[in-house]
Amino acid sequence: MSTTTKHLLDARAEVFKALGHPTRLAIVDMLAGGERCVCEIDEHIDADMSTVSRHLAVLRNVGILSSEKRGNQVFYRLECPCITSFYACVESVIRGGDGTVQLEASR
Amino acid sequence: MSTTTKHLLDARAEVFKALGHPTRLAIVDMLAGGERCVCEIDEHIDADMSTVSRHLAVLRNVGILSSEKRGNQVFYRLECPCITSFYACVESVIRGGDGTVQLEASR
DNA sequence: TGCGTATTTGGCAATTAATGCAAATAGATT
DNA sequence: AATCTATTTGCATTAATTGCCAAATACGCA
Repeated sequence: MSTTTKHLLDARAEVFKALGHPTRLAIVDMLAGGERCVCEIDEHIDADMSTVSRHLAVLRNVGILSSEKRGNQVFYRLECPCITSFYACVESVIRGGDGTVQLEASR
Repeated sequence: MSTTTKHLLDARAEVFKALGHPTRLAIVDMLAGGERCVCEIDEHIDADMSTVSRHLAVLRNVGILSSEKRGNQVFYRLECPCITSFYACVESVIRGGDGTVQLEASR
């Protein structure tokens, strides 16, 4: 595998990994409706504000969110609303089966 | 937040988390071209076969892959090709900036 | 049955992630 | 300047992930 390919896979994986936490997905959902300051986000999330702040940093570090300080508040904004359009695909994946298929003969 | 919402977020997060590893993304890419047995996948991936097997299990457990045993080989198949259509969005996220915006006054 | 190939699982060590508390920082207000 | 509010960071703890090796399992074939 080429170095370029490896870097691309690494970069993509970072984005998916950042999305791989329910709290961070809740944040993304919230911001899909427009920017919010940390305190507003914190109100809706059952975790210490420091924890919320770290989740926000994870999302910002990979580029999913951007932040802007205005006064003494920091507003976070969703940079790629396209993420929410992926939920339909994700949900098509969520189902009961264990993904194994049995051969006729062994049923 | 309702219990239903929480479960949905958890389920979605599981899918994203499963995609959050470069080796697993490489596997997904490979399988986008059609099903493969573990030994074929292993040939293209620089890791112990036991490691590859575990990555495959992660992807199968969340429903992204399915597997079928035929003879003494196990074939894995991508259950949701829609995943690869998400890359354009993911790549729009991959960029140099740190996601912060400075106010005019403080520049 | 016994052997060879393919795949998974157990055990373990090393690394990374998540979380809360307390302290630090930055800007607003008095 | 002193203080208040909003947010981030340091630290410690616990939990989860990753990866390899070795052993176990499952199947095909002689």
